Amino acid sequence: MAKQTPKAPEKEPKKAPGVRARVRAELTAEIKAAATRQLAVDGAAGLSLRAIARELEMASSAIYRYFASREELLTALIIDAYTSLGDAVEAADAAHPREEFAPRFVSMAKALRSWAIDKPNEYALIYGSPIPGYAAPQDTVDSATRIPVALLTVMVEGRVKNSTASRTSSEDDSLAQALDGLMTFTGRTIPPGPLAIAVEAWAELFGLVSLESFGHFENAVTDPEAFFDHAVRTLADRVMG
Amino acid sequence: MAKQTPKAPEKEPKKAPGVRARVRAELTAEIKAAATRQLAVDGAAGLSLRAIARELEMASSAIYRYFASREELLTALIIDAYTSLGDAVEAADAAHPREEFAPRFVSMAKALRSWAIDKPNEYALIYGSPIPGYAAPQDTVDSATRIPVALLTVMVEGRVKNSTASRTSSEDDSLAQALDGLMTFTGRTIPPGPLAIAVEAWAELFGLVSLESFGHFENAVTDPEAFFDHAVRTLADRVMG
DNA sequence: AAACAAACAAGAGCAGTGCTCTTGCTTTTT
DNA sequence: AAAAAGCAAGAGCACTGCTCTTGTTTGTTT
Repeated sequence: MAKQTPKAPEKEPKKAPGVRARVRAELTAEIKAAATRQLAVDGAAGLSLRAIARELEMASSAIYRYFASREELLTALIIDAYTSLGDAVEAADAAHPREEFAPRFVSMAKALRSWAIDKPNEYALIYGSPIPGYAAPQDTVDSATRIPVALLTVMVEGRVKNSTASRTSSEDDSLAQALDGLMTFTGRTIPPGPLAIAVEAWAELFGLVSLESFGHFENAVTDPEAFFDHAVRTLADRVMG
Repeated sequence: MAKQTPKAPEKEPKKAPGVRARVRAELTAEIKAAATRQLAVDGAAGLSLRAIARELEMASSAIYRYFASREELLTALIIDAYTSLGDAVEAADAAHPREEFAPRFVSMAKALRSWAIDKPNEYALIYGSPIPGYAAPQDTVDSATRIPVALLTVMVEGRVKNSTASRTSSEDDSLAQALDGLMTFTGRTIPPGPLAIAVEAWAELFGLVSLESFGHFENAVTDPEAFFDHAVRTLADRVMG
């Protein structure tokens, strides 16, 4: 009669990397894989634990030993998506010499768009409507950070390198305040002017990709890729030219 | 035994504006109002026909006489949202003399942001993740068009007015092709250069609002309103200055 | 080797969902 | 007055996330 308290399953058995832990990890991965497959078809809203259980030929209740709730599964998928996108963007960055800032930025931007167009539902999962009542765990926030940080870093460094010494204006103070959270991100202090320009560019990049991916270019921007390439080049010129 | 075929309810009884049609319209409005109320709390995913029926103290099956499906109700809410936002933006536009393009644009942009921050779930409904499997009816597309058209119009007109005669470059041809769908929007032909700049600005505007509304400025942009105001001014300068 | 505890899979069941069909009643039109 | 159309409600289907209980398997500890 002892109440069994399944509760939230432990992530790590601490010590033993025994057989059991291995098959557990494998099944966890299989569940995530099936979920990702389903996500690509039906989107986040259509993600059904029971459907996953059916596909894996197990009882729906058994899934709860691996993910405490649907929400926790979604969190895992969100982190995976951020990681996948972050890897893609950083790989695109690494393909260019460090000091060629503009090509690095253009390459990263294109990688971002390609990923988004390739996996629209995963893109919507991380950059679309927030799920109401879903408080993003710190894990997701951490993995989210990579992408804007990588982009902003290139832009800011590219700008301060290529620009004449920036004189600080009176407006810079209020800007520095408004962007306070970002200032301390990379450790050292960033001049507010270039930071603001970089954030604006990040917003435009995000806007271009989201507008296209979410269907708002339909019947309007006939050739989204061509326009995107043009816009990104313009962007690079403006920020770092 | 005659099969009753409730099917999709007719929108208009064609002739009689009788008593029945009036109470029908009223109930339809009440359902939409309850839905909007629920939308503001739980978002689109949490919209439940049964909950609406409970709130209105009617049988859930009765709702199907007013909306053939949950999807149709959502469509009505989407159109309402576009209309509400469109009205807000156009009102902000109308508050300035026609020839003052930059102030008009800034005013519209701020109205857009205010509306989005005020009604995050309605904003997410129209500008967030598309609902998978939901083919947007033409009605929604039509009401969606207003907003970008209004913004692009101001920007393009403001630019061609304030700029020296634009010489057409070789790149303009490919741009014109990429933006073909937009060219024919306002009737007369638009120079591709300014059009591209305007679309880029629209993307940045959309990006700024969405990033903030969807929570991506958390712990980064400390004062989103101040930053937005700065960015919009910069934007206006760049496009029409 | 035996005993114990933890991990696990499965089934039944609850409360909720969108949606359909059928049954009766009311209102409008003929 | 009769026929037709509009309407509300109830029962029911198939689905969902999630919980609890039962019985089994596995890994560790005495």
